Formats: sequence, C-alpha cells, structure tokens
Amino acid sequence: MLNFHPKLAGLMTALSDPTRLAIVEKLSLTPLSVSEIAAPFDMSLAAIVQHIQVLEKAGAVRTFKQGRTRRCIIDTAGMAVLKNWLTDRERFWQGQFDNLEAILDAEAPKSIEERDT
Amino acid sequence: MLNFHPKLAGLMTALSDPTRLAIVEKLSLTPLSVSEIAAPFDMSLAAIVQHIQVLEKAGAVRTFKQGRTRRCIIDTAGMAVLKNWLTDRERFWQGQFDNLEAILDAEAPKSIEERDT
DNA sequence: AAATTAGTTAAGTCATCGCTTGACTATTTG
DNA sequence: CAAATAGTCAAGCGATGACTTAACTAATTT
Repeated sequence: MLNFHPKLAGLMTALSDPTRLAIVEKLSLTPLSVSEIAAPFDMSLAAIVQHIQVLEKAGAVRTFKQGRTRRCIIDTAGMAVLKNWLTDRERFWQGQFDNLEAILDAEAPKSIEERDT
Repeated sequence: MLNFHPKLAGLMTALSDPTRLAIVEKLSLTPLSVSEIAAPFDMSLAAIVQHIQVLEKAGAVRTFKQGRTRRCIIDTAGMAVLKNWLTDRERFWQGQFDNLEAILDAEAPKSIEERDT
C-alpha cells in the first residue's frame, strides 16, 4: 500500500518555514556562505545557522567548510526525494480527477470555511 | 529575484506531518470520506477532521459534503503549485551541480553533525 | 601575538501544533 | 419520532519550533 520515503516528512518540515524556503531560493541561484545567506535577513546569525542545520539534516542542503567559512549548496539528491514522490503520485491523481470531475461540478463543492448550510 | 508562491510554505507545512502525509497517500489511491480516512489511525475522529482542515486550507485536498458524509479528494491544482516550484528550481540546481561537483569531491564535504576538526 | 572575522553551541522564552475530551449539529435509519 | 451515524467546534494540555542573547572556538589579518 503506497508508502512514502522516510525522509519526506522531514524534508517538508524543513521547507515549511518561510525563512528556510527563502534560503533555498537564494541557494538556487548560487552557492553562498552562512553570512552571505544571513545578510538580508533581520535575524541573528545564530538563527540562520540553526535554519541551515535543519535544512542539512533534512537533506535539502549540503555544506562544507572552506577555512573559517562554510559553503552551502542545494542537495540535489535530497531534493529528488520530494520530486520523485510528487511525480509518482501525480499519476494516480490525474486518473481520479477524470472520474470525479463530473461529480464535483454537480455537487458544487464548498470548503469547510464557507460552511454548508 | 526568484520568489515563491504565497501558498507554498503553507502547503509544505500541511505536508510536513506524517499523519497528513499518510492521508494524502490514501487519497492518492481513491477519494474517501472523513471516517474512512480516520479508520486505520489510532487517533480520534476530531483529530483527523483537524488534519483534513489543514490540508484543505493549504490547497492539498478538496472536500464536498454528500448528505452527512464529506468526500475528500486530492486538490490537483493546489498540488501543482508545489510541482511547479520544484521543476522551476531544478533547472538552476542542475547547472550549479555541474560547476561544483569537482570542488565538492576535492573538499570532502562533511555534515555539521560529524563536525570538522 | 592581538584583534577581527566566521561560525557554533547552549539556555531560555514565547507562540504554535497535535492531540484529547465533551458538547453539539446535521442526516439517515428503524 | 427515536436512535444511530457522520462530522464539527471549543477548550485545554504537553511537546515542538523559531527565535534571542551570551559565551565560545577556530581561522585570518594586521
């Protein structure tokens, strides 16, 4: 029965924070040191270090020390876990949507928020 | 400068919980009612309802009431936000990896855990 | 060698999250 | 109509998360 990679939830958690997502965005353009990453954020360097540690443990980022600075880059292999999960599931979703489109239109679906009366 | 969709962080948060990820897995196979989703979990129905609400607000799941039961299906449009973000960024990552592969091999990168001495 | 730079760790604080229980609202079914 | 079914909401509780500051290490510069 359809099962997800043990690292997937951790990856999602790592990417669920806006600051960490912004870090991944920056690293998408180019590798950066810890302080280069920290510069634009209104936050202590220590906080950024912690975010990078979360990203690294999750498999979103790889780092390596060069002298006293630490270079950070995207962990493409780690990110592939997310990509693979998505592409694998997408196949199922498409099939379902074809079957259910008619029903959804007929029933005029409402979100839980704008409650059904 | 490379920016992410406003719903992305929320989507990641929704998918960061193992229970919610498991719910998405189940719904990947077939649409289900709230109690059908809840059945295999060792958790109150109320807890599952809360999880489904999180997934729906995030755009991971759509629901609609049929009588006294609520049908849940994957929100393929919402999930596309995640997919698109990933595929857009992947392009950048690949290029970087090509440039950095040599440096990484030479420097023998270490994780923050197994600390550099 | 002393001062600066880059990063790391630890401890503590405050907010949010995941869950529970209990009361309550619809919708079916007997 | 009464009882069961399916789901919802609210309050509360313990655990986790996102910071902070302060003290510290290691590499570079001067």
